Amino acid sequence: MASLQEVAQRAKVSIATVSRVLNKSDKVVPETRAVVQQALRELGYRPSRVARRLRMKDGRAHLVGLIIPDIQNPFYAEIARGVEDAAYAAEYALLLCNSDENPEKERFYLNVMLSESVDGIVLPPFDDTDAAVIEIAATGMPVVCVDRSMAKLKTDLVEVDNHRGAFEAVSHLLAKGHEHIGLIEGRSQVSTSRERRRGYLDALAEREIAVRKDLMRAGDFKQDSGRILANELLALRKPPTALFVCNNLMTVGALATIHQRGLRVPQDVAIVGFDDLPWAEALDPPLTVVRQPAYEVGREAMELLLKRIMDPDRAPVTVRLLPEMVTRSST
Amino acid sequence: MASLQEVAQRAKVSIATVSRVLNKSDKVVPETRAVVQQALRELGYRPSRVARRLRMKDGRAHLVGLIIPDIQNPFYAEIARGVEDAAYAAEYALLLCNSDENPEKERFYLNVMLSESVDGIVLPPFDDTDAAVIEIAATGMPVVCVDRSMAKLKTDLVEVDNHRGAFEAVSHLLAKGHEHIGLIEGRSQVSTSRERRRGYLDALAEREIAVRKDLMRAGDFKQDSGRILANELLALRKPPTALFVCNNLMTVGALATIHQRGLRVPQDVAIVGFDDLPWAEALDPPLTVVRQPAYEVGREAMELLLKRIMDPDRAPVTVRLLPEMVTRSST
DNA sequence: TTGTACGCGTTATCAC
DNA sequence: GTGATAACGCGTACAA
Repeated sequence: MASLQEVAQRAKVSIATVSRVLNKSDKVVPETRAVVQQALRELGYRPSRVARRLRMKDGRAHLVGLIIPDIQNPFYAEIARGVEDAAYAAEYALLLCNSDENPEKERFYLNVMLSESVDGIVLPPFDDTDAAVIEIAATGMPVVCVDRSMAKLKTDLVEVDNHRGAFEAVSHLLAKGHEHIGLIEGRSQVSTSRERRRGYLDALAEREIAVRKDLMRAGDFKQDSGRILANELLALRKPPTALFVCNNLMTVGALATIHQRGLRVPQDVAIVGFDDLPWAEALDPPLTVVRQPAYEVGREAMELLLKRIMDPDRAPVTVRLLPEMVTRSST
Repeated sequence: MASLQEVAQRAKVSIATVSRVLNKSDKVVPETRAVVQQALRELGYRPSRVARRLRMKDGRAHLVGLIIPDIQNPFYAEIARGVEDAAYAAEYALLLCNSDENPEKERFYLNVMLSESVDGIVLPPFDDTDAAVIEIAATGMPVVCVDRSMAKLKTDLVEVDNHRGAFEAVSHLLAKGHEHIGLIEGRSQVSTSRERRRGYLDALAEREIAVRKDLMRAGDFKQDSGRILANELLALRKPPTALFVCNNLMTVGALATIHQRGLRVPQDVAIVGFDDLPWAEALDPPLTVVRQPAYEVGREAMELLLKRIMDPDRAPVTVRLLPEMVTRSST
């Protein structure tokens, strides 16, 4: 409510002096400082971040944007926490948006962020060639990609070794003797999907297992598609004896189908999912998964963003984190 | 990047005219309008929300704040989605913060929001007497409380009938023949905890079941406390045959304890939780819960906030939503 | 050491 | 119908 002007009047000094007190400039004599601070307290002064942002073009907004597909997806919620904690530690606030894997929504929010003069943006791009992200990056706005990479755009990036995760998951299944492994993957326009698919194929190749194309299905990362695609796979004349499902929500969906069909896990079908869940242990059965260090992905991304804000000219960096197999009872 | 000034120069008009074109004022001749719009396109003009906000004291920031304890809690994630969807529909952006049930963090973020001149704030207050919220509301900032109410502060409020939810849950357990029902509740400073406790007590009273104080434990809404308290309860010389756990995370924790102790559900212990989970069906066993309409809570809150922004003088409204028993296999 | 004055990008109120 | 111009609250170069 109270502005610099009002504080200055009360302290009988100029706004410049008040500003100096606030900005810890040492060029102010202790007595004046005291008077000003008194006035600041009495009026309960709060600086306007808006005015400050308007004045200072640079990276002093102490505000960053985060765009994720869906905050209700525990994987993204975990990333969001990582980003938020790192942001809070640096006293940055967060503009959070859900894009729903919808390019229009993403574009809308990207515009909002530009228009809000945020200091930088963290997001998993919609796909490889995400035009909106390219445009934004072209304006000089610091952008850090997480989870997914972009084909032609060089930005800071925090990703997980998806190929390795998938390779390990499928190898694990193969080691258990499965030869017909169903794959439920995500949209092929996103880099992670392709990497996981390669991991799947490479694992099969290593053991010289023939690829059955009818065992490979692409969903949209959502629960329903997991349910539907698992159903298709299990209805096959020669159904898979194991499923590798490429994200958390689709895994839960697949599990629903399995239960509905009265199948036992892992005797009738084994299943390994991508992404851990806080309650994976409490599921029926406790789920074997490839765990992504989502929290670290978020934290690391925010830290990269802070570095870039401080030094816009530094070379883009890629941080690659390692996934981890968590073997429980579903395999 | 491009400002009104630059557009005006390019179109050879004044900034006032450009502004008029942007604000759909009809007081501009078609030809001029065309020229201006041309310039707008060519420069890729985006209005600065920051400058606009500085100028317009009122509720035109098209930005609202949401403070929740933890976005990783599915209950709050669902509320957040409800708020976000309603905000997006009205073209509002969302400043989202996690308070971690920590008054200091809450205060920090509340200050940020004031300082950002958001149009309004949605939050579940830390407790009944949350000083920071009272201060904020005193500044005239529109505040809508969700989930939890405040003792002395009259704000718009969206809540769920917690007493009823708890009453039904415990009655359900009683109907199944349980007479020793453990209660794992949350912090007693929050209104919902007390209401749920009353529901528990009233249900027992109705059947004239004696209250065993040793069966009532208070946690902090987090998974760990559910685990620990369930363990305490089940280690009692006369352990409960059923558990009523007052939030989702604590329920998952309690479930972990139950499994660890090798107990069968519901034969050895029945359990009913508060808050549904998207994967409650996939848990072992599928969980009986009191479902809160969290998405609607969020949506309704945002709509209330929009109404208040439009008309700051309207009388505060309380919207009370109904919970719903979802009976699955854990009881 | 302190004060004055300008500019950041808008909107809105005046004149013309 | 259009164009100057004054705020909005802040930081800072420059003057005192």
